Amino acid sequence: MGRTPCCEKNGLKKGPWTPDEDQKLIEYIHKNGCGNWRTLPKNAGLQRCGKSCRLRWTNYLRPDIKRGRFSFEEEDTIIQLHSILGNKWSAIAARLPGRTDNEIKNYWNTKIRKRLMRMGIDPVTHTFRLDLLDQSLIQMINPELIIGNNPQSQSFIQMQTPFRDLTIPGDNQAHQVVQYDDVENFRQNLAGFGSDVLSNPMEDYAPLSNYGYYGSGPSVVGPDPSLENFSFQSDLRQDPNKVLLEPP
DNA sequence: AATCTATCCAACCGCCTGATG
DNA sequence: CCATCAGGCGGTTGGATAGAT
Repeated sequence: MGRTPCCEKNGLKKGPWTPDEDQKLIEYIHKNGCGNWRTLPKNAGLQRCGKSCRLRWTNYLRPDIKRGRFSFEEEDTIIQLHSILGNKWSAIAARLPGRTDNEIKNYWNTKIRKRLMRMGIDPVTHTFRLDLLDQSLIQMINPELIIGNNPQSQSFIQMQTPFRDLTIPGDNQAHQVVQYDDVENFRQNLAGFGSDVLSNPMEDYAPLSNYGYYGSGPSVVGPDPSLENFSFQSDLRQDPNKVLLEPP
């Protein structure tokens, strides 16, 4: 019935890998290939379970792994793919040569996700949400929209423009809206918002591309943050009590 | 200099799916 | 068909490090 039992849990080492263990694993795989992860640790002389070996190899030791900071293009791809695939990290990793699902997942959770939320973009649905947007920005734009001041502001507000529509490289709309031809003007428009994100919008990407802070969402992208290019899912613009994100 | 807090990321855990006997 | 397993995946943890107080 079934297969023979998996490697016994007792006596197997856990925790960080030592250079010696890494070397044993690399040498074994170079000689014999990955093959059967269950039998690999024993054959390679490692006191680890196969799962741990597989993880160490696929996430760290594999020779084709790319190291270092994610490029703008890679981050762009991650955000686009995530808006389509959701948390399918392996599927996203399959489209980013040299990057592992674990690495992408970590990067998303520690960097991209937080940044999107500060900018008022729901990292799950990739739509704009006023209740997530940095409150200091709203204060400068329209204090009536501060969460708690206006009952309507507490409701979930979405813009019709999907986030990914702003971030497709080569797309006319993306360039029209996002590319900053007049950086100084853009900076001046955003100056004084009091948010680390908004007062330094290009810091992260300026060396890497000619994009502005493409991830900043409809309210702050491009030299002109007037939102004239955007439509709303609801009739926000027709109701004076719901005027949303007028330029300062 | 010491302590606290935030951030990063390698590694583990538990679950799911398809393969195997 | 069923029980069991290996492999794979996403969520989470916790140690290391950096930065702030």
